[in-house]
Amino acid sequence: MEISTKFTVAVHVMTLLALNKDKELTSAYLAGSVNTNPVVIRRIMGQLKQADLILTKAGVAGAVLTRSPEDISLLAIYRAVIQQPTLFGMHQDTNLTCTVGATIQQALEGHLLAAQQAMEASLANVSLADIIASIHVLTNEKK
Amino acid sequence: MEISTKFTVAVHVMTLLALNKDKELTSAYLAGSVNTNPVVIRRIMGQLKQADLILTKAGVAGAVLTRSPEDISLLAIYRAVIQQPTLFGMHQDTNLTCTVGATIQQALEGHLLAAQQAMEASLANVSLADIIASIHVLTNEKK
DNA sequence: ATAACTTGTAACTATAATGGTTACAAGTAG
DNA sequence: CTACTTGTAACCATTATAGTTACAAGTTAT
Repeated sequence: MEISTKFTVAVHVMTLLALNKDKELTSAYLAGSVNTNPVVIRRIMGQLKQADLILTKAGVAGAVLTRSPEDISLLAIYRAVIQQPTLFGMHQDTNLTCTVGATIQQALEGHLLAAQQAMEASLANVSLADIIASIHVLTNEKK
Repeated sequence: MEISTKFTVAVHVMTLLALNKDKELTSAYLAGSVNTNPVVIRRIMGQLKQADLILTKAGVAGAVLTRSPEDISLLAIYRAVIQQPTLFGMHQDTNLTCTVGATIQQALEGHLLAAQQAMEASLANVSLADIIASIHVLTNEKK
């Protein structure tokens, strides 16, 4: 199963906040851009707030980023909304009387962690500012 | 959601096949080591066979690897059983009248692909032989 | 104080995915 | 023929995902 779209929706939301930092965007407005229900946006924003990536205020529109886009990595956003320590599921309760059954998890875990970290390092290397730059390029392309 | 345990179970199975290449292991035996139902093993083995990683014969126990463990990467096993072209789910049907809505997928896709490929490259760098070596180390450790 | 708007959260819903089980057809070997 | 094996379909319970509805609490303007 693919990693939840929550992640890309969160990037979408944060991009909008960054590009409209002089405006107070409502969750309804953000939901309109994403084409989803405002509650979905609010949930995600709750997570982003929990992770100190944005500031929000009950009853008041206009969430703001806590940092500049250059200082917000895709990894930080991923961590905020996916909240899953490990990428690979590992089967459990193997037969310990079998040599492989007794050791397979340990034999695998370091390698799986390395693969996960490679993915995470790649995400850490991309900032929200990079996404915004891409959007500017794409927007000019479309004209 | 974590990547399905099918992947680690598949590695488990192939490890057993490699370590017992002089024996005809049944799916029941493999299931015993994994501690699951033989049908689960058979399904996975169907996929491994489809991907030319093992050879099986209807009615006859004793699946064999098609290549030596050094020539079988974790990535090949992952591809055989997970069968999912993209790692990250991307929200669709965004609002095209919004600049961000119109461009976010394209702005993100290259970066997400890079993260996926980083993970895959890491898996490609680990062979079944590496897992077997780890198991030998761990087995000697346990004595 | 009130109305309109906003955020935040719970509960519900439909669907898909996961990981298991049961059943059995088809194939194999003795 | 019998016992065993693989291969596959169908079923099941649970969990996850992504949406909806409802509404309490907070804010702002009048």
